[in-house]
Amino acid sequence: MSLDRVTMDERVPRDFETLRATILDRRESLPKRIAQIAAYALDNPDDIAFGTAASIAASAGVQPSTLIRFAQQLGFDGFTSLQQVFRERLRERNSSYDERLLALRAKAEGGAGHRAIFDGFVAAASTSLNDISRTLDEANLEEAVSLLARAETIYVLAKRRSYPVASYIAYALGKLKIRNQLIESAAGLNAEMIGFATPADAVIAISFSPYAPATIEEARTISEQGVPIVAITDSSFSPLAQFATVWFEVAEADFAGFRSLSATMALAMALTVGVGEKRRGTGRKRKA
Amino acid sequence: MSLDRVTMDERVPRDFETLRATILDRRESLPKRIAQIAAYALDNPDDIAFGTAASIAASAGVQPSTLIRFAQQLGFDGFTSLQQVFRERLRERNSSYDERLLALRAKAEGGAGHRAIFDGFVAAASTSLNDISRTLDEANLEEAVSLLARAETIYVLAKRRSYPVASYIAYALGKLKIRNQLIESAAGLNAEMIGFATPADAVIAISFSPYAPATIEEARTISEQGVPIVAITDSSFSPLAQFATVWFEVAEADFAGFRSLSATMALAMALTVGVGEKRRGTGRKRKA
DNA sequence: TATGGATTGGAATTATTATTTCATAATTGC
DNA sequence: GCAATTATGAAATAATAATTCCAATCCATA
Repeated sequence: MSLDRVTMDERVPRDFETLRATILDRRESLPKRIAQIAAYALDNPDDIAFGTAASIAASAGVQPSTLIRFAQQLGFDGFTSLQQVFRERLRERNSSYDERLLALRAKAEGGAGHRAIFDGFVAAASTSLNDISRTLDEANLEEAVSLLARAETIYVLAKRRSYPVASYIAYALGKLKIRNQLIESAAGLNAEMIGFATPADAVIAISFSPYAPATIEEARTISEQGVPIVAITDSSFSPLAQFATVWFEVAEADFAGFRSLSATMALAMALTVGVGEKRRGTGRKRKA
Repeated sequence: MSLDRVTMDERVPRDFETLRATILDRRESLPKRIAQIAAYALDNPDDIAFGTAASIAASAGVQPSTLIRFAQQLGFDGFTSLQQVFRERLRERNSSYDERLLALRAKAEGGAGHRAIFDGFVAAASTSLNDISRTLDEANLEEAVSLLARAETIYVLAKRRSYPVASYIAYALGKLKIRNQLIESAAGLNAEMIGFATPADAVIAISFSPYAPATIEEARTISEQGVPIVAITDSSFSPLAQFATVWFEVAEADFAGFRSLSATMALAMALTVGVGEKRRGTGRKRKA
């Protein structure tokens, strides 16, 4: 590796992107095992950031010494300094997202004018989406979709704050040609409508604290008829959770006393379209 | 720390939020130096995740042994296991906004199963929020809020896909005790309802391509009666934009053929609460 | 203000982990 | 196909870092 190498490219990558580019660039010319660890590093950056040389080497199927040679080949003086880059990446990543939200929140709280209010709602929505994306239970989702896909008619049940979500579900189900019935409170015919539901049907019920008594009552009635219920609610203490066959806990952030609906909406749409996919049997979804 | 302690509360916090709650909970009862490191930990979680016991202790101004005692007091068997929680947090809360979106999109496109669909909707919602946050015209917002705040009755006009937003606006206006009228298509009384509107009132109209003909027609009629209109729509070619006194262009991302509503919702809530604030004259908004 | 218990600081000890070394295997150039 | 070079594996070693221990200090209470 001669003097050239040492003098020429001692521009050690200091940030992850540069490092990534460097690795990709040299990929072809790397020895087998080194290439192996290089690929592993780009695929599992978090493991590099947190693991020990031994554990990483084992996961990647190489010897610890190879890992160190890899680092040295990139110009670092050892595994430890390579690792710093991977750690720095996590730090910055994190802070940039948080900072953004914090900035929005700060503007929302401190700022004057209506822009501040708007920022508050955007921040609440972002937070909610973030949370649900982290916490959503995949098995739950699969189960709910299966359950709903089997139903002859899907009843959609929600009042007050949750009603907009219900109406969007009904709209989407309609577009997908899936038979559904929105239980609105307006006409006062709810009891009759609910009476038609059988165990061959299914319900999507949505309610958040303070739970609309009508929703709870209707959910109870309908569950006593043996109709399976998919519930979207906000805690395991929710009365809805009791009647539900499958239920989702969705924590929506709020601003100015109004909670976001964005997480609930995303979940609702996933359920709806999921059912559509499942029914169609086939299923490749298109992208935006 | 006696047997009781060991046997009784060996529910060691496994995730960061629980840990945080536990610390906050016990804050009062912690000895001085332990409290010091506790505060430091919550303020600089990244340092805990990446630092060594010695470096963290130095930054926090305590001895390494104190750090270990802190961990033990929380039920961990040493600093290392405490640190795991802080590292796990970084892993889960991964990715900057952009990376995160990319990851979601990738999963949504490549991935199978319903989780992928869900991710697609979350990505669409996030993108939309991001976009509107960048592009929203503040002057427009102020003008719209003023216009609506002056209105005797606010009419809310939207069909189909936009209807959920309208219903949430109506709900929120109701909670804020602002007189409003939702123009639904159900009862077929729209023409009559619209007939009552005067120039002293105002309209929020929402419509996206393909524009529901009914919405357009009603907007036209109502604008001919001299009623000012705030429109939320998706392009300057929108027929709604023609009748509008103030209009917002909102570009919602879509997934699987269904557009997100999150940006529209955020704007709608900002308008609604903005009007509430303005009416109340005073105006400090509360935070979540 | 003396006494017991809890808390703290600092160094000694133990453990873990990175790095080096060296023998062996694979590869390359001639 | 052979020598020189480069790459690899495995274990020894050096380094670093966590943990423990004990003496000193603080604090509440009688």
